[in-house]
Amino acid sequence: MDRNTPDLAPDYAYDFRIAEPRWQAAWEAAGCFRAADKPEGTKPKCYVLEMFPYPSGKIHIGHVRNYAIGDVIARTRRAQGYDVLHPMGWDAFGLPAENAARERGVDPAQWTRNNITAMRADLKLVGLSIDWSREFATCDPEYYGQEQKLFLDFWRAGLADRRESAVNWDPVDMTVLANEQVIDGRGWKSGALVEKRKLRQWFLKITDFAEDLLAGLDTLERWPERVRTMQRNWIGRSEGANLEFSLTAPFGGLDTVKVYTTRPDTLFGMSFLALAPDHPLAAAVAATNPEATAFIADCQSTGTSEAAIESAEKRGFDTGLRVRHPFADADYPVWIANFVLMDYGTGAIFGCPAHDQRDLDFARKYHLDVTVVVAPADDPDLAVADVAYTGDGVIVHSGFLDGLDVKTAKSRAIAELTSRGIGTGVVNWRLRDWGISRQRSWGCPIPVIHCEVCGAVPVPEKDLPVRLPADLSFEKPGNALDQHPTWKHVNCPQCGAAALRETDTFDTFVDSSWYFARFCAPHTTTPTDVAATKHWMPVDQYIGGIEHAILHLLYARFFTRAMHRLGHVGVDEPFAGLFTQGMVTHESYKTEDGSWLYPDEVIKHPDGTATSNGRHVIIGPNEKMSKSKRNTVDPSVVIERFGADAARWFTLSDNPPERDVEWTEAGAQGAFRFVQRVYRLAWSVAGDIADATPLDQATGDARKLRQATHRAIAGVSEAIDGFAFNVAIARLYELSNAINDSEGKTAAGLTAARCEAVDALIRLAAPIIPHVAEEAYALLNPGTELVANLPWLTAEPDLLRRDSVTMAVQIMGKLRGTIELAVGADAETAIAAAMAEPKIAQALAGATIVKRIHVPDRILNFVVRP
RNA sequence: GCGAGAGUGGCGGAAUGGUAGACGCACGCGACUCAAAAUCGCGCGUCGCAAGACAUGGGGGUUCGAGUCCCCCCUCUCGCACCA
Repeated sequence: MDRNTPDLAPDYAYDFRIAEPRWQAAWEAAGCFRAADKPEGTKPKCYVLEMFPYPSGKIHIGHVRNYAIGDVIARTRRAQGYDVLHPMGWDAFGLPAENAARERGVDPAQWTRNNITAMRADLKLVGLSIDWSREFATCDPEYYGQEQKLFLDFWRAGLADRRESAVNWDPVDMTVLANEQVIDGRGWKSGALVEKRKLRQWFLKITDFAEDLLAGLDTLERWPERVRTMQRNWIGRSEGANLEFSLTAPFGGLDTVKVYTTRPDTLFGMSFLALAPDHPLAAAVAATNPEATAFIADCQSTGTSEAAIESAEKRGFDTGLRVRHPFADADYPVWIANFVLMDYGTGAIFGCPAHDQRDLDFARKYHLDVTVVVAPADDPDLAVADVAYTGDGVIVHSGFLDGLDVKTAKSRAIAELTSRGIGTGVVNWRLRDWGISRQRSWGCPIPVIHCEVCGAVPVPEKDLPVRLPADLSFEKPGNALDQHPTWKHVNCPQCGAAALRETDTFDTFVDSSWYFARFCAPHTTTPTDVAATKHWMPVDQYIGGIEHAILHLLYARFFTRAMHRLGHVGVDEPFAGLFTQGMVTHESYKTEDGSWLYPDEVIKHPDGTATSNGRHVIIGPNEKMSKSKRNTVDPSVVIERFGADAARWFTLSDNPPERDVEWTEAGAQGAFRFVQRVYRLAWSVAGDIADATPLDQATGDARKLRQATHRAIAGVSEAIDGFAFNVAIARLYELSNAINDSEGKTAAGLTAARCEAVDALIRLAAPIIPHVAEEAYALLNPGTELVANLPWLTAEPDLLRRDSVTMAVQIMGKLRGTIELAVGADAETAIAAAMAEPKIAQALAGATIVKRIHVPDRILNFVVRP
């Protein structure tokens, strides 16, 4: 043992360094966790999947937590008699590899492969029940080639097309930037002002499935409600109207502006019309007006993210154009406004400041009219100052809509627009089609060839996969794939003329939108083996971070529907059950000159201060672990010091898994002690021969221990089912305390009861701490079965029944005493017992009892009048 | 800005509307030990000698009874479409 591992009493010490590799090898040799692509037999199936990791280089303690959660489920389900599929792979394409290539001159493929090798080795130390024969990485041509086939299928089926869309362009680095790489309107590396630039890009038509993706949420009963709510809001179905406003004079060849609104009832409250900066009419104005051009250019420096656009100060430019009101004899100014999104609705809105907060902020800034047209019932003379009124009420100042409620007025307004031929009721979606083109070289190449004669031509299936070249150069700025001297130059598959490959790659979300289907039969030469997916899909339990609540999960749901339509899978919903776990956090440490320190560089003192090499250290808040703040804990170091079981136990013990957990040294040591304790308890019964009294005749303390054992069986099973691993662990502590307490006592059947209790402890703890469970079980049952192959325990109902209950007695809802009663005692018995209690009798003296509330076995409450 | 969550002792947390603080960590006292570690026992929300009172971010409400349900507010976290 090295100096960092706590000392152990030598005689019955458990040495994880020897035991953990031994049992990992034993599981491997027995093929415990292998699954068949198409299993025979009648066992129910259970597909357990954790979101696959990005191979950043090292496993993170958050990974340990994520995979430990999945492993507990997988091992428990196996014990409960399921065929379990529990695979692992790598989400291996993405920006970090390209950044490493640019910064350090390494080959992204080699960098990624090295990271995978290192992370696989670390993950294997954790002792997960994974079928490693199914492992793949999304950067394997065998994988991304199948992805290219899927894309061509989607394209043929009309689910993909090309159109223009805006990107963040860094003019210095000559590259497209992700939103997170745009900081205050500038490129994160170059510092150059970012421009919006339009590119022709591929889109997948996720909006074709909007209605279905929304409806499908109602079937996902084993998803967290909040994730379903977030997806519902993201899809954002709204009912409203499209209507055309006529310009008072045609301009730039346009004489109308189409507007989408969810509030046609407030049309009479209009005070302006606003265009998105990239609206065609705005462009027409800019063509003749340099100020408008400057304003639009300014808006485009905001970046493309919704957060940036919506939190920017509201600004506008008055075009001088005017539109006629559809119903009233009035006209209104047309503005260009930075908060109107071209991607939503029609890219133009009518502004009704009294009843929309953004419109109100805008109107106040530019001194536009604010006309109230909805009067709330409790404030008929409402005056709007800085807060728009968005509630229900009666329509006023609105001609033919006067007197109606909001809902009726909406349909009445739509009917009127329709009859005049200037508008219709429409259903609109917030959800936009999914732009999948990325100007990156470390991704799946889009299998398309551009020919001047034939246009965009699919790469013939015989030429798939379109492989990435092995010799990319990152010396120049820009897309390395585009700059490769030969790769993009090919002949058109249709006409044979010289043509160019598409040099964009797929969004990495495409890679993660179908890997779960591939895992069902990862070596097949079609994208999926349909029979295998029909057996294993959907994933019964999917586990990952809440940060994926919307995008990844929505894209995967869409992809699965598209694959179903085209016959690649047999289901619409990929994930029947979803669990979202919290992050692992740690304090951060900084020196006074502002540089970050790793936890092991810091010495903490009992008075709460900390130093490093004698210098004062500032202890920061608990934060998500990140490399930049150096507040990371390396799981391989933890495992080396305390063992995989202790690491697994700790990441599950301290905290409900959906919440963030703080990594603490003391917690890890506590976990280590419990692992030792399990082995020590096994040791304490190892020499005992089961005594003569059969278990079912156990009395006194032996029966009490048996009750504790069976309560633990029921409690742990229930807690694991409900993902309350911290509660399962509390139940296991209770059982181990009960075993401890039974030591040295005498009762009929106690020895047998202790053996039963230890056996239960081992087997109930095994999904969480599988190595010591095997070691302890082997100590008690040498040469028999692996715990990994044993069935789950079930509690005996007779031992779960309590003999009596302690019932609380309240007076006016305040606890005044407790009484001991037989289970199921009736109200009269309970009241009599309560009255016999001196404290209660005293408290009730001189008061009139108005009401007695008796909930059997729960509570007795007296309502009194003085 | 918009959307979604969370908030309980020194700390992590437990609690089908029914005895708030299970279980663990830390801490204190004691046993064992030459000593330390490990282990075992006892204690541990606040105030109070006690009886008791007060306590689940703050304020209101529903209820015989609220950590739990409803309304308002505060703080923190996550997502916002090219990070994964």
